[in-house]
Amino acid sequence: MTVQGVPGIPTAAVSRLVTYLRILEELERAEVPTTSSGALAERAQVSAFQVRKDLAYFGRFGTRGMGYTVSVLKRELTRVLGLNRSWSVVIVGMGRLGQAIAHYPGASEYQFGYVGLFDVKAELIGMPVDVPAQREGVSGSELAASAQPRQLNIQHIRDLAAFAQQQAAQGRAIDMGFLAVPPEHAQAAAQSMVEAGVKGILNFAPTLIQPAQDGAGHERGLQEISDEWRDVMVENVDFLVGMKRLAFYMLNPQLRDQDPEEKA
Amino acid sequence: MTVQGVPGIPTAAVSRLVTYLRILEELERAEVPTTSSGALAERAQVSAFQVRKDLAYFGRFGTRGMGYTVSVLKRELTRVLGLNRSWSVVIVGMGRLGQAIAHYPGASEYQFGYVGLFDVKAELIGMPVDVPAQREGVSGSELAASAQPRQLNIQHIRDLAAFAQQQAAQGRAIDMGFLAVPPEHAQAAAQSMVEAGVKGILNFAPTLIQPAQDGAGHERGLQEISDEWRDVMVENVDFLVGMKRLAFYMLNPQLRDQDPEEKA
DNA sequence: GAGTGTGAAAGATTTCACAGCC
DNA sequence: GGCTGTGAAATCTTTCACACTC
Repeated sequence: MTVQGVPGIPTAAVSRLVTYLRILEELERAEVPTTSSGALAERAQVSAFQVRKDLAYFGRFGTRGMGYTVSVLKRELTRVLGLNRSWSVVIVGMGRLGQAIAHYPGASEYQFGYVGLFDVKAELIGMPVDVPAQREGVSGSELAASAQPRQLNIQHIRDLAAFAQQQAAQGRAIDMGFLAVPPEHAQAAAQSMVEAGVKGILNFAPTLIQPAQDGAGHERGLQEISDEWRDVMVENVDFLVGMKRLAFYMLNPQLRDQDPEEKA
Repeated sequence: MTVQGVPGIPTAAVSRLVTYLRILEELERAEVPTTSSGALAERAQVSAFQVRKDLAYFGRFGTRGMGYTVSVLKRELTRVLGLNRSWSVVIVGMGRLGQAIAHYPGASEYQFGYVGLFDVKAELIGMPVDVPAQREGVSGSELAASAQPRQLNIQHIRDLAAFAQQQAAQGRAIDMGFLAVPPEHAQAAAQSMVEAGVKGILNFAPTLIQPAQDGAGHERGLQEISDEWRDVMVENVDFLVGMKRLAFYMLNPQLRDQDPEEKA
């Protein structure tokens, strides 16, 4: 999990950071001023060692003998995770899942703002969809994004590249795309997104996206990654995997990791 | 990741198994008769070593010098993952996300069949929802499940326990619950599910479910797990974590694991 | 006294090399 | 000749103990 000389932060640590941040928000809402690695650990269902080690990857945020100031740690984790800048997002695939995502309240927190919605189905094109207001803040794409609640009309995917170009010309380049098309169309849709300049894909389809794979068939084997794909990041969110993993562990409970001891 | 004396199968290996199975299905649809660890590795974006090791946890499925017979390996992985029995599923939380899940085509594969839909919102109660037909097969709950496409009416969560009891009396105990309520209600809804006897929860809410936590407040600290929760399995599917992890890795691409070399 | 931060130990997972078999 | 299956090595991650600070 390390890359060349770089320290090496476990992927799992990044996911846990997201959890800690969520807990800090809950604590802040509950007006709890300070907390500790032990308290965070219990709520995050990990060990206190783990919390301290995870935080140590990114800096020193606590006070010995005292613990952590909720507001400080929250601010620092927000910064570490890149959630203090804004992210312009398009959704490709506006079926039921895409629509559920578009409306999902949590996504609009932290400056994730939908700027475009795409599909290929004729009956969806032009359909207006309400998207949540983006919270105020400095845009990562130079201009502050609009903070108004809005309606977006679903566009055809063939117009994605032009749309992206137009957005970029206005200094609001598309940062991420959420991919929520049926699995058999995921690869082609991802290709369109990358060609439009999208550098981050959150893939909801139950299939892996293959970088490159331009037009004609590679003679299989090591496919060289085309320039377009070179710096594209893909994360997968696949609920069918979760469902099947759950089935497996229900049949084989003894293979489940036991809870880390809540000590130290 | 191991438990007492048991061999110890990495959680990640189970997730990869799901991926291999998906690839085998694609190969079968393409009428490819045999494959190899190298070919699977390439499509699964892991190393061939990894594929062989993962499979070795569960048995010997290949033929040296030849590779794997697609149909055989598919059948074996289906069995290993518990996907050759049927699973009765309820969905708790029938907002947009719950409805998207209910209609999601992939979930009805492999004998995952929805038997009940629940919510608390008055305007949803009684609403009919089409759910996909479950594929034929032997039920894990003694009786073969109906294979007809169906409509289910959304019920109130307070009726979940009674419904579960009635199902159990018919030999079709509820196996799993998909939890798709807003995060602030997730804990209470999970509690209702467990009280109704559900032993597996796929949690879509962006919050962790705490085992136990019966009614009154524990004096914090080690909460002992109540009997009801003792053998309940929870898996999380949290797209907000994926979204934030994507943001992090877009800002820190050098911290991303590089692709495993596609060799051997 | 309490709780963080961290180097070192323990443990788990992945990679590797190669024996074994068709 | 080719590809699987697997013990051993390398690597990564987590756990731990404790020095340090408030």
